[in-house]
Amino acid sequence: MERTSTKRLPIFEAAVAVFSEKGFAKATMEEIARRAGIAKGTLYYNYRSKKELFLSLIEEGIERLEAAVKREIARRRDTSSKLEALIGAQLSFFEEYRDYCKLLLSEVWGLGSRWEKQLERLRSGYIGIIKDLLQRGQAEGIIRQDLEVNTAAMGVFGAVAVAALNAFLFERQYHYESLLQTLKNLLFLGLNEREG
Amino acid sequence: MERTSTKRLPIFEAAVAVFSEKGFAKATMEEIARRAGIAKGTLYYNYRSKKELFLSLIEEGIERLEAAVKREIARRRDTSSKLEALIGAQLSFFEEYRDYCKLLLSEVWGLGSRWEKQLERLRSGYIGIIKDLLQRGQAEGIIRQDLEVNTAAMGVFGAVAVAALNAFLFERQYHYESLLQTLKNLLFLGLNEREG
Amino acid sequence: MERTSTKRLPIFEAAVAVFSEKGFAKATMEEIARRAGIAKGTLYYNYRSKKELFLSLIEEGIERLEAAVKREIARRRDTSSKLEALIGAQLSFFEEYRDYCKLLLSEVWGLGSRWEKQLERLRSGYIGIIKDLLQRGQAEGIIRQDLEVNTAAMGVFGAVAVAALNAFLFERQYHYESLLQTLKNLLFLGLNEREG
Amino acid sequence: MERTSTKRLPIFEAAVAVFSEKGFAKATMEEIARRAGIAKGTLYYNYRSKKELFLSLIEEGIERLEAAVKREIARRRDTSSKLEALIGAQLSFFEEYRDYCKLLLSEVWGLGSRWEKQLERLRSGYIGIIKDLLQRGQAEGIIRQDLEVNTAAMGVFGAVAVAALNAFLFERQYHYESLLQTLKNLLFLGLNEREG
DNA sequence: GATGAATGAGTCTTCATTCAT
DNA sequence: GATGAATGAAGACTCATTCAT
Repeated sequence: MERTSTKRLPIFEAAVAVFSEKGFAKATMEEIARRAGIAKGTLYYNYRSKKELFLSLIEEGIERLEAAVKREIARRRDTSSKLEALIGAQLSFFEEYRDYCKLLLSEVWGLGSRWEKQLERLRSGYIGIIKDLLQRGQAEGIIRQDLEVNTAAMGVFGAVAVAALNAFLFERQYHYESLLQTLKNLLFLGLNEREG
Repeated sequence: MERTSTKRLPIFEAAVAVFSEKGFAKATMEEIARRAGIAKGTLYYNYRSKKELFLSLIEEGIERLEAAVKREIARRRDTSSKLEALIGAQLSFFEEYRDYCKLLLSEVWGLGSRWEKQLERLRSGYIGIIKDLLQRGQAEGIIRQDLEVNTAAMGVFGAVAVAALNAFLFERQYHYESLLQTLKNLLFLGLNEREG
Repeated sequence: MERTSTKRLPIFEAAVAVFSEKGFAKATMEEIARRAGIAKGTLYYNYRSKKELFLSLIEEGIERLEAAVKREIARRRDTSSKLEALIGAQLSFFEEYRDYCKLLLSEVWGLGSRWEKQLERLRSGYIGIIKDLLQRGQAEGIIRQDLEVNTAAMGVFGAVAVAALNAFLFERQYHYESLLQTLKNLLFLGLNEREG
Repeated sequence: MERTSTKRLPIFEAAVAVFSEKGFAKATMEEIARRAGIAKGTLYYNYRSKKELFLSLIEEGIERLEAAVKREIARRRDTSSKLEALIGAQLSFFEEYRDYCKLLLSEVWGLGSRWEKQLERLRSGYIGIIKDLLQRGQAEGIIRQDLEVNTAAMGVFGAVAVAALNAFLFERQYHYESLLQTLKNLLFLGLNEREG
């Protein structure tokens, strides 16, 4: 039940910025309001509480990630290309929304029990897409049969997420193409050099 | 300069439990003291502040992880076995200290700028070990040359960490062997079924 | 200067309901507006402030009580019947407007200094009627001379009010006739069994 | 489970003063602390919340009233004297603790549903004492049989309470003896002049 | 060494009131 | 006349930290 739409966008952006800089607990409604250029009361006019504001951010972000990835996948025919596109889409999403993604990993991923609903949303949403592709790939014989898909899906997500955040947040400079290529090589071909 | 008190072990355990359940900001010194069976003042007698207590936990944890992994690595001769052992050691460490590892990912990893020193410690410490092994492997020709080692090291760490936490924290039951095998297969051999 | 709006009646009823459920301080203009089926701004179009709305309620209520009692009194000839009628009228008013009367006792009576004007209104209004009747009765020799009229008038009001509210608000079921009879017996004849 | 006793007395007195001046909702913890000469945090160290502080006040007050009245009653032999003593004791309690009694009537009596437990405490406690005496009196034939005891007990309480508060809080000067005598005459003998 | 009562700065949240439409 | 989005002052409550015993 969205209220005014005029105010919600600036609030959204300010909130993502503050939450990702300070973390959920250290972020203050005061600062979010100030950065959004509105009064504190207006924040509460639009969102019932700090928690609701936070959760709506997470929800919205997960939806955007899903949408972005689905769009890219839909463009490819074969499962292999789809998986490749998925990795590319996740990486590019993490690059564009690095602040939001930091939030995603630190608050939602790290904690868990307190945000069960949102976690489940992520798992059945984005992780579910990876899992489906892996299963289809196994059926088609192009993905190794000896992979348990849940674990493998989490592994793929984790590898991209951690490598991406490390590069985008903590490296002064990074080479996007090299990052993407290394992740694809690692995940599709593995660490091992193929012998002869 | 550690104080010599015999109180530090129970404090350590209580602190890990509370911090990982509540997160840094929501954890209270009151509760840590209560769970450790001591008075709040005693906490401050042993640690200057909440932050110092927290950081000493993280420090200690990273050291344990490094030590555990190094021990396993030292037992193997060839680089390949060492890498395999490293993944096993990380997984087993995450299983044993799941609470601590949740902390590690949510507070230290997710945030960053605020704990730079600790992050750097993790990166140059544990991630550094992975990186060194990968480099040695490339020199020996058993690791793919087309992998940028920093990215690959982060990818390996992230894949294991995320898959492990998901299994240990959120799955009612998990099959440790299958988890380990899938991660090894994924990381060493890649997703692709080898043709021919 | 009452505004002419047709909105004032629904507002009145909603306001009495909300104020008596929550008390003055916990009642919100928001809820009063919602229950009256109007917008918050409209409330302020009709009443300058929360306090004014509240006071106009109290004023109105005291006037209704006075009017009801005066009407009943006017019907009787002798002072004794008038006093009897007064008690009956107060009891029946408290039964019909129990919410309003709860308000009256809790906010106006209990506090005092803050609403001096309204209190004075009540005292010189309704209590004044009782006092006048008692004085007339004393002059006529049908009311005990050893009663100080101010105190007695307050005592009569208090006995009826407290017994009435207790019955109407907190007893699941009550017997109106028995209530009335007991109050009349208590107040006119006293507790003591007459000897001889 | 009382905490420190050193701090609780000044808090008690400051709280009664502030609550009775402002009412529950308008009273602030800040002001109570200031008047008690302690920091706000200390208030919360001794009482979990504003509500708990308030309720403990009410509880304590009801107990004191009960104790005072029981003490006086115990000194008399016959039921009639006991009832007389009860009225005297209530009046003198209301004179001494006028602030507290204002609180009692405005917050607890007036509201009700929100403080059910405390109300019940009062009803079964103090009102119960009156009721018991009336019943015993009826059995002994010295109290009118045509009085329903619940109603009569409430009436007695209400008459004394309302007359007392009016005198002690709002009259510049009052004559205690006259007040007491009028109430006793009113309640024991009734309004009616005895004919013949 | 150990304790826990006391502190007060810092936050979330509520709500009467205003005003542009 | 009517609306409801926006405001900001005010207040309950938390908790890291201190210090006298």
